[in-house]
Amino acid sequence: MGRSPCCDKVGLKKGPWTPEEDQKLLAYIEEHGHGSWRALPTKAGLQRCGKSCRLRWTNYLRPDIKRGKFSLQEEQTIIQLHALLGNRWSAIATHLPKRTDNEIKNYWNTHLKKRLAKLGIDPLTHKPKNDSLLSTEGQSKSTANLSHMAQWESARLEAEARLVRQSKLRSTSLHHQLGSPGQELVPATAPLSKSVAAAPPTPPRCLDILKAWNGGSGVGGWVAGLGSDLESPTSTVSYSENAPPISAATGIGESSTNFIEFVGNSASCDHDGIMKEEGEEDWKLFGNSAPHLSGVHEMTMSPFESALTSESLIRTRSHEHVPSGNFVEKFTDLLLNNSGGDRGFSESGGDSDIGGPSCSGSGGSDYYQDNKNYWNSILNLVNSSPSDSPMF
DNA sequence: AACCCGGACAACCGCCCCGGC
DNA sequence: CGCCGGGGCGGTTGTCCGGGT
Repeated sequence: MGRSPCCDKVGLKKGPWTPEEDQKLLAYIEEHGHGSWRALPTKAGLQRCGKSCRLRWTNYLRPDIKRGKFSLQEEQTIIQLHALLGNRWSAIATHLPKRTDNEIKNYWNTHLKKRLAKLGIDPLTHKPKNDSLLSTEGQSKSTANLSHMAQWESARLEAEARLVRQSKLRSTSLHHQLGSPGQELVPATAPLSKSVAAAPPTPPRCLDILKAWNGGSGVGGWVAGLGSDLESPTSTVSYSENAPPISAATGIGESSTNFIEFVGNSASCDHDGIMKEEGEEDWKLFGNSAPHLSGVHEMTMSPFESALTSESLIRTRSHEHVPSGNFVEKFTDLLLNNSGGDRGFSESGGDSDIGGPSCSGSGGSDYYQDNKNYWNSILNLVNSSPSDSPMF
């Protein structure tokens, strides 16, 4: 607002990049590193704004970019992470090696979002769109669950963002130490691809939370053990960056007797699908007594589970089978296998992949097992990629 | 063959955050 | 402590291209 543009736009070229421009940019960066993006166009002899150069580089020219179709695994990862993270494309990209946030965003908008919509799932909330069917008590709880979950994830993301930034800084300082003096650290003799693609950042430490949760008895055990001495994964709005993982990212280390529950209007999550992060006034402290168990229990329900549970309720009412087993796998499988068809959740056919014989839907042990599966899935996801994720 | 339409994706824009001064 | 610049992020737009009529 009132801010000067990133560069003098007069006389600068816009629109698609020509191969010659790409070559100039590549050659310059390979030789000198990008340094100050603002100064780069002049030095490189490009009639472009520095920002345009940066985008061209990060989204297209960077050597460590995988282009082409997304694999099923990648699609599944995107769907799962989007359920958790929302439109935080950079965070999602962190877990997808060699994919850029822009590419993921485009792919989501053009492919996956539509696929979800076809299934009758709101791409924003990953919930069934037909909320009129969700009027049971269980569903209102599910809606509340999303708020809990969303809020926690929001806080977690903040931590992750910070950690990623720290990783970048560390990486940059490392470059400064190892690289040539001057701005960008990339020795002229070293292929830039290596310099950029290498320096794998340390995985966001916030991921340790999941590991910690999953530790030993897994999430199911964690949930079941909440009444004892285990710490709550409850969201919080403030946390220290330097404290040990769990307490650092969740701010609950020493105060497991306290419980912060998101009690804000569900609109903060349900209406726009993106959780608000500024709702401190929506938080409330509770003592660590029995009611929390239900709160935590709710919190551990993932959007996927929520969506599927919704479906399970629908199916239960219609005396059809309900989902069980690994929610995420089956749900994403359903999505991924559904790219061409119109099988929606409202479809009455009972041959959906997500059906299963053990279907207890709301059954206690199954529920915990589902929780465990869900978090294991996410954990596997985050464990599998960030170490070699590109950091821009 | 020409036109239209929709999908896919590259690129741009505006806002925001953070670090340096 | 406030200002400013650099850079990142997410949303949106523009352009190209292929299929259908």
